[in-house]
Amino acid sequence: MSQIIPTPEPKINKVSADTETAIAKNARTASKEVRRLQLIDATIESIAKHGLSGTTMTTVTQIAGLSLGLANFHFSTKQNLFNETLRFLSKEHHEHWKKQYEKANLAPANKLLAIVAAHFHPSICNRKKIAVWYGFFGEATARASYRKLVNDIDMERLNLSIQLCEQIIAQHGYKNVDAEEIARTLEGLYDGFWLNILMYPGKFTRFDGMKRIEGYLWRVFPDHFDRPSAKSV
Amino acid sequence: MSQIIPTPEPKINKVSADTETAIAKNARTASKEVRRLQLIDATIESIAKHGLSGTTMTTVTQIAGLSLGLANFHFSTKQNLFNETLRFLSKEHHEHWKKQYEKANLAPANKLLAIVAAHFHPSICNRKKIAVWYGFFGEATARASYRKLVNDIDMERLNLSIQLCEQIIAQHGYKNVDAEEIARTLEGLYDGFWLNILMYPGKFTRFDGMKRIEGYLWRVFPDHFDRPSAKSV
DNA sequence: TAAATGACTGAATGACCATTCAATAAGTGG
DNA sequence: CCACTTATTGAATGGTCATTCAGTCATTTA
Repeated sequence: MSQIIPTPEPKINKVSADTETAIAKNARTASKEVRRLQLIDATIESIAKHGLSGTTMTTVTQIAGLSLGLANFHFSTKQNLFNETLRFLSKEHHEHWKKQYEKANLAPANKLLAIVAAHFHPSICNRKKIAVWYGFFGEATARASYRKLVNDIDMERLNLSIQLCEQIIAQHGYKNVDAEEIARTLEGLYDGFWLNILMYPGKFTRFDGMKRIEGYLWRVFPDHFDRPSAKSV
Repeated sequence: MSQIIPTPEPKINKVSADTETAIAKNARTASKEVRRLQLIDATIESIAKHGLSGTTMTTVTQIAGLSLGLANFHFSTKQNLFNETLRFLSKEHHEHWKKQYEKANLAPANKLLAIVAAHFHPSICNRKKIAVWYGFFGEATARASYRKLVNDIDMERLNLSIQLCEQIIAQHGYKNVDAEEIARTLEGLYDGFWLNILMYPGKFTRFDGMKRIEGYLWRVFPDHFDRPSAKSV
């Protein structure tokens, strides 16, 4: 306490690629925005490592290399920090698939594939972030706000997927194919394969999930999608 | 404390159908087995209501209508109670699909369908129990033991499903169908649709999940499965 | 009926944790 | 260099929680 510490304790731990560029090296003080990101990042890290129930303000701030007080200064309460973390994740996810969707060329099949691929992009689909998603899902019965957030986001994507499927069906005159059923099955597959990635690290990869969904699309729309060549199993 | 309570406090709350038959009415004391079940049941109830992190020994024992000390007497620690709860759930699930599988008549397609149906049986597939599963999944990164338990169970079912798919393929000579890919996609669909049931109560039902998986099987093996007639969307 | 066993209770203990706040340090503008 | 704003700290507070344990009550055995 009264001991003099030579270096001013740059004990900032490894920060993920998301925020590290934003943090001025060795700065003792930083802007609101930077600290908020840093703390959200540490929250993700902590939930992935200790689980939701094992995450305390102390685990978060230690990972961030910041003090307890600062976390409270920026987020008021732990619950609020959690809410903001989930909001950050869903915003990131939303912006990512939307961007990919808009970039993809005009054919509906390509747009649909872009949405699928966005789900399995490494910046979105990695064990650390998936662990946080499922941590919150596990509390979803208890916290309606979590459920609402997810619902709002999923809905927009679902409706878009339905439209794309309808266009594909109309284009080719596929028989016995229901757009909404396909789109909802896709949504189920995203969640199911994400869970596999979480539960079977190493054994089940982003790549497997992606290829398997492509295989499904090929089966439903054989003239619009290729059969994935790589034996992914 | 020194107050005399007329009735001996039969404050046992509503107990789910799973255990109620086992509990002698108004008994002040019961066997180890009955109490264990009663406490596990209350744990499920509590996790569904308050989430994993909101579940305390107090919430559990209050739901069970038993004292704190008794929970500790039967399970030693909270962690152990959680482990036993997950074990109970997975054992129940395992026994259920296995029984349905063995009951179904000899055709592999029927056996496969029996496994699917078992996943959506009301005794297994209800919001309360799914909430518990996902509560534990959310902690799976942190607790390897949860992951192992799920892994062991899933593997047996997966391998069985692969065999059944292989038999169906051989029977009919389907081309361009890979048994393992189908079986793994089915596993993904179970998890994805379960999550939907959890996240969208009322909007997405067991029935929807079941029908959609039947639709998938029909698409893959059109000569072995019927297209689900009910428009389930 | 007495003793022994087993079921059960809940106040007390001690650990941990979110949140507060008074004090300090760093940056900024004059 | 000084005043002022902004960022940051962490010990102290108060509350919650898992776990313990000494003792009560019920049932079985001798």
